[in-house]
Amino acid sequence: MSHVERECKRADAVTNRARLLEVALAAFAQSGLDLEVNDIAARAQVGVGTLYRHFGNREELLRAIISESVEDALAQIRLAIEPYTDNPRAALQALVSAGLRVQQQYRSVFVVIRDPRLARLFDPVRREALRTQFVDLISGVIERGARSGIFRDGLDYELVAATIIGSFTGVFEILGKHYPLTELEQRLSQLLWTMVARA
Amino acid sequence: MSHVERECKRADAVTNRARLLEVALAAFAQSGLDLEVNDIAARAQVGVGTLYRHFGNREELLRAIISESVEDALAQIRLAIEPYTDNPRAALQALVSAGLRVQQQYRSVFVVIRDPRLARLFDPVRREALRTQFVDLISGVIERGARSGIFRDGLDYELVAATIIGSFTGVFEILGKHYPLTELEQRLSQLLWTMVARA
Amino acid sequence: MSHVERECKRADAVTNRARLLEVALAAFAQSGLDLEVNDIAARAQVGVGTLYRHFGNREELLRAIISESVEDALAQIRLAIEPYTDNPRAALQALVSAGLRVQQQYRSVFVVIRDPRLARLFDPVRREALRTQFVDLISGVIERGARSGIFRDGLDYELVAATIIGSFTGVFEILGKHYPLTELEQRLSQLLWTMVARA
Amino acid sequence: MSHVERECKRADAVTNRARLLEVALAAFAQSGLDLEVNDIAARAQVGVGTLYRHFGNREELLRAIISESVEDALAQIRLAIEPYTDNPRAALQALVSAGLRVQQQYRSVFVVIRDPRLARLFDPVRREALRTQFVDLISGVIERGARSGIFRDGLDYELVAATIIGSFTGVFEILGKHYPLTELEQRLSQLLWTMVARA
DNA sequence: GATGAATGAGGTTTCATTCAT
DNA sequence: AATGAATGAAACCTCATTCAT
Repeated sequence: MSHVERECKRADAVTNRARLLEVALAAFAQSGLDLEVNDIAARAQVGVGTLYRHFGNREELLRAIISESVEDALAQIRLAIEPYTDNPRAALQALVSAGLRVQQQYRSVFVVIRDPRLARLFDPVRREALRTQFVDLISGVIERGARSGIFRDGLDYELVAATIIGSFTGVFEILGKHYPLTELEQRLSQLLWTMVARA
Repeated sequence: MSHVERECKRADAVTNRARLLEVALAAFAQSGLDLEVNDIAARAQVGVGTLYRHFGNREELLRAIISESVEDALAQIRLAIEPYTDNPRAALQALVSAGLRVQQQYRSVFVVIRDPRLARLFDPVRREALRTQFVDLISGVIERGARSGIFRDGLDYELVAATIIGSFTGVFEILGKHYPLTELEQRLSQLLWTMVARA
Repeated sequence: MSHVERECKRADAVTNRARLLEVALAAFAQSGLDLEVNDIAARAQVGVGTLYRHFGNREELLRAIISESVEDALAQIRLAIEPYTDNPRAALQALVSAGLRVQQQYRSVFVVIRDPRLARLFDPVRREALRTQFVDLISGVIERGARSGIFRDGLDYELVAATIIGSFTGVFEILGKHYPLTELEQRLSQLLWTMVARA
Repeated sequence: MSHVERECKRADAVTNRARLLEVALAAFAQSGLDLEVNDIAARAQVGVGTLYRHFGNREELLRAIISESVEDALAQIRLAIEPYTDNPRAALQALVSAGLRVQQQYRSVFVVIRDPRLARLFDPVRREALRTQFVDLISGVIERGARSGIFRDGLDYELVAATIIGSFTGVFEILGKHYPLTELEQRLSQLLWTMVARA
């Protein structure tokens, strides 16, 4: 009955929650918003009740999956571009690389972010925020590039960010099956560079 | 039942099918793949049975919605760029204009085209085709531009097409609520021009 | 496809609803507010869906049972006392007779009317109304008796009505199993007569 | 664990059981037989396990609540009428006073005593006993009144007791919200007196 | 051909109970 | 002895599909 033992007990709960989320993310990749609660519980090898103890209801679980994914995706991108705050070209390349990889990893989450049914899960403010964070992160890269004189003058940061984000989705969806990701990174990076670089 | 009555019924039937599809498309905008068969029938003011006479089952209805939308979207884009086969710059502008408008009109359909659950509705070949048609259409514009010497040499047509398609989605999703579509057309058109135009 | 046939179809629905209510009332006698939706549907030999088509949800079914019972109980009592508007003694006797029979028939409904959980089914106004109608009906009998000079002066109509209602429950609950209802009617009627009759 | 610690724990255990019952009674007032075991434990600020140590299972807890309440209610009434064994009028008044107060305190318990679902908790004999004790207590008062010549001849003790018990419920339910209890005691006491008093 | 009531499989959610800590 | 996380049976409810009228 020591303190440590109690923490072990709690550690089990923590493990369970983590496993549930992990499994839920995998299921989400297959079924999106249609994932089934019983299925998640079974895959995580816990009773449904346990899932409900951790997430309250299906919607809360979905919110957790999406929030978690978005957080992680943002973190990955941030980490990738961080080293290159004063090297716009390298930052763009790192951004594209991270963007495509994140696209691959969280494919279905990014589909859902655009799904009209998301309105049932997040209030408009939170929903807007989910997207805005990506835009802000990326338009920051563009802005620094423009300020440093490496990128073209007169760029519309938001527009460029929106285009870049869209290009991740478009390129991955359309070419992802036919070319290795590393090659796509190179080629997209090059293309976007011509779009933003000073002539 | 006289012959005349039968023909009347058939005329009704045609009307019914059209109204059902129309209504279904509206419902699809709200609920995506989750649309409810009973709901569609009610909105179209026919019995469910009538809907089933026209579409066989729910999946067939969904396929009809998606096919119809994609056909129409492609037609709109084709129609828009057609007059400019030998004017790449104008073609690009027309493409962007049509692309964004189509994005607005068929928002939820384009979301679903990326949804992993689409696999339940279309076999892989047909699914691939849904996207390929857009890519072909757009890479055609790029190719002609490049061949005419107006666009940059060495462009990867598919990659550019994928990027442009992505930009439609990205720009509309992120900026569509904040700026009028006509303005976005201008700005995006300009940005993509710098991406593809000979330096 | 005649009009009559359509009405037959609807008649089936009407029959179903009636059978569901009937069966539900029987189940309610056993299980009270705990009745199970699947059980009702099974006993009525229809699918659950049919039950839900008619009642929307479990609570609506419960409300229907209670409302229906209360309506019928009131009607029975009204019918019983109606012939004796100017004969207070006979009216009292008819009231007791009807009251005990109704108590027997709708035993569990009257239990539930006092159940705190009723608050989840009816808003306070409607809940109050459920009881008030009985009180009004009965205090009317007392009032006419008093006005005619047959009953004692200075009777508090509401108090007497409340007491009489309570006596139905108390007598039926406590003695109902040991004596035939007709005998209880006689004896209770006599007792209440001594309570209200002019000395 | 020292002996002292154990005794401390036992003291805690006693406290716990008492607090659980107290809390359970409050919950019972709100939810009747639907009370939730986890809810009780939470309100009593103990783990569910502790509750189960004291009561074995949900039904046992319910039985404890009901038995406890009935015991206490009987005791209160006994205590109230005790001083007036040879003063029937005062006994009646004390009975009414105690009866209404007990009705107020154990409202939901008295509802449940009539609930058909009680059959799942108590065997028929015990269930009958729950009611009989009240009847015996009250018919005793009537009998003594009749024997002393203060009450009317030929009274049916059981019938009168049943009526009086019913009147407590009826009057409290119907008028309890609109008049202070003390006033109701007076008025009901007077009414019942006219019912039993020698003409 | 049209209708919409009926169906019931299959999903979500609750909650009494257990048991490792 | 106490705890409360885990369990899963059993309840509720939805909705695609059928079929008698």
